[in-house]
Amino acid sequence: MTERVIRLAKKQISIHDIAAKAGVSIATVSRVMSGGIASEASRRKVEAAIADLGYESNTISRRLAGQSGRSLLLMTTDVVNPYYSALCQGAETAARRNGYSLTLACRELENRLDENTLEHLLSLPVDGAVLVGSAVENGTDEQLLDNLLRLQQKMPIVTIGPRIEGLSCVNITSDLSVSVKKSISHLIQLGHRRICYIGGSSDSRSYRSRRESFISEVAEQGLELLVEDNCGTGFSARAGEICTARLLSRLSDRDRPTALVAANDLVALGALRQLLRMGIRVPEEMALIGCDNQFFTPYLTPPLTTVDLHPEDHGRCAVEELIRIIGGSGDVNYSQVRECSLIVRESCGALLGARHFD
Amino acid sequence: MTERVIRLAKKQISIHDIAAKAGVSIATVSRVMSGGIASEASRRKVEAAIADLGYESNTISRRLAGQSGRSLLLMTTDVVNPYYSALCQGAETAARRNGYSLTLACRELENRLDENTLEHLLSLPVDGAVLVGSAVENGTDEQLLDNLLRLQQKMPIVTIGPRIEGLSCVNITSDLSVSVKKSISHLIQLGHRRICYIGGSSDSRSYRSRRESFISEVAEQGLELLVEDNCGTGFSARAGEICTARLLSRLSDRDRPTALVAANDLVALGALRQLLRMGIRVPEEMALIGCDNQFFTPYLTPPLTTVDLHPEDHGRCAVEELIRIIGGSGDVNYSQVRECSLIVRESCGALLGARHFD
DNA sequence: CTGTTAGCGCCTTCAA
DNA sequence: TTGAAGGCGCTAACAG
Repeated sequence: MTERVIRLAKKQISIHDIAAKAGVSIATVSRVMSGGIASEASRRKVEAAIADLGYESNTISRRLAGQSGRSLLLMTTDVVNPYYSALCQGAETAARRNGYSLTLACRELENRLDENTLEHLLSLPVDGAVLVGSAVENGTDEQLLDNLLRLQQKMPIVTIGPRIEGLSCVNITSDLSVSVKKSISHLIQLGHRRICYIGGSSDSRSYRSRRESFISEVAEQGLELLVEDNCGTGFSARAGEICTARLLSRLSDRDRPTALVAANDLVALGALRQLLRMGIRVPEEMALIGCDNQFFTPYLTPPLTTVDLHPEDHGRCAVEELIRIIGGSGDVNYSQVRECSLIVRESCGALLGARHFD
Repeated sequence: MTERVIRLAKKQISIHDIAAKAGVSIATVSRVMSGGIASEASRRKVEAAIADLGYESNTISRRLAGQSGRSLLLMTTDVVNPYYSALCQGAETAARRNGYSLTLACRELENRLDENTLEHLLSLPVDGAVLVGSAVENGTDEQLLDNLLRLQQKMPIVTIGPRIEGLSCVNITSDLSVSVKKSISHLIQLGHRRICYIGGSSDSRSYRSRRESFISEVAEQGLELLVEDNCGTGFSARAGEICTARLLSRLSDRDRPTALVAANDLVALGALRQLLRMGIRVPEEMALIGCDNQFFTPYLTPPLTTVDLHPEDHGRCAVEELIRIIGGSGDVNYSQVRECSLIVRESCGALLGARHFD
């Protein structure tokens, strides 16, 4: 039995070891490591020793001495949602590429940033934080502001999502109104005039913003606003199912919309299932458009037309901005609006060509 | 313009502050914080001061002084894959509940644990690591062993997945042979005799183990082994598509299997799409069974029968074990086999009842 | 039971 | 250009 092999951990080599080996003081070692002033001679000796012993300065001590520990925090919601997991992937990759590590903090979807969580975050040994999901989505601007300002006192932050009034920080955002416009105009081109928005939760600021864009765009295009009361029941497939069932059950066949714009692909997935169950064919009798271009959308029947917000890109971008800010260079208060792309597949009937409804 | 609000960061309160306020030495403060010996009197004074100032000991210094920094590492692959993101979610929640934070390290799917990554991991200030995905899957036992042993010298580790020969550590695993048996016996009950395994990659040790189980179970049940050469082309939906197309194109209609067992739900998703494209109805003409019970499976047409490995549970479990080991109690070398459950839905024709093929 | 002191590994004035 | 020394916040061994 090879039990107890664990924890041999030969004492890690320190700055002293290489100072000794190079025949200089630790101060000199520290200097050459940080690219400070040093004579060519000692620099060479030190570098040789470093290479020899495979020395790497200790994160902990470096941080204790007031330096960067090269680690970032990603505060997110519900990593199981593919939007967030893609974002997370993008963030982790970007962090690693830049020599940073990424600590993950998730919150349950419903909760906003509460006192306990905040304490936890504040105690983490990180150089900065990227915030996305409920921490920047749920609640009003005022509610969010308080906590975020407090967090910001301790470290620089970058938010992903809608901008928060009164918070000056770098913000990565999608122009949700563009995503809505692209969706609606695609549907209009295909002849649809009766379009309904489904899913989402009014707890979410993104949702509210996207829904507002939807309403104003519908008006602008001279379309009838079909159901204006809140149809949102969440962002899950189950929500899409329920929401679709509810919507269609209270509308007569001739009042029924011919197209559904879903809050995200999960909602669209549920809607698709419910439509099938009700015997309503997609896209012949009902067009459906999602949002997020999640991995499963091309494989649905029919393949789902959707909008790609490029979440990996959001994650990458946020991390790069954060690292830039930590480095102390450039603007620390602006929004960067990222592009989104309409991905046309078959669920809106693009293959059927433009039709005339009613 | 409220620029430059950032970084006011009022100096954080230290053990000295509360020592002063309580009128004792820092040693005493340290003792009451760690539940050491102290008189009731000083304990009370110290606790009052702590509560008063909202003091919380500094992670960094604590760790530098040789204590636990209460942080864990999760080394995983491809968080976008719902299996891993669910696992990640479970791990993060468990860590947080126990007062630990979770640092995330992802690797690209193909790579095994290489020198660079290892260096990166070794330099992270964490108390232990959970390893899952390519770090413990890709490559032979010998290849993996070397790196893992090195990592283990620095911190305790828990692996999720197939056990690695020669590595003594705690291991969380699913009994893949059970998952295969459950799948096959379900199909047999429904009358299937011609069953084929699709997808996966022989780079993965889990895959190899699951496939071996498949082959031996097929033999045991006296079924014909349909295609025994490697049909694996990866774990993605695309792989499922390709693999299915390839399989069916080289088999005549009467040699065709009546049931497909997919390496995971993603592969099943792609297979489903390809079957539809080829005009083969599921489940009437072809049964299909997945693995992982991913969120989208109930919403497919038909809803996918699959096996739930309970990845959240794996993540939670691994973290709890790791924390236990860090605490220094109990066994440090054993495998914990977690249950898996067959989730019967419609893609194998359960609603159609048992049939007779051929 | 409590305080003093010496590190943990690194960075940074300050003299030399 | 370099080294000595102090400090970051905390723990633990050692006296008292």
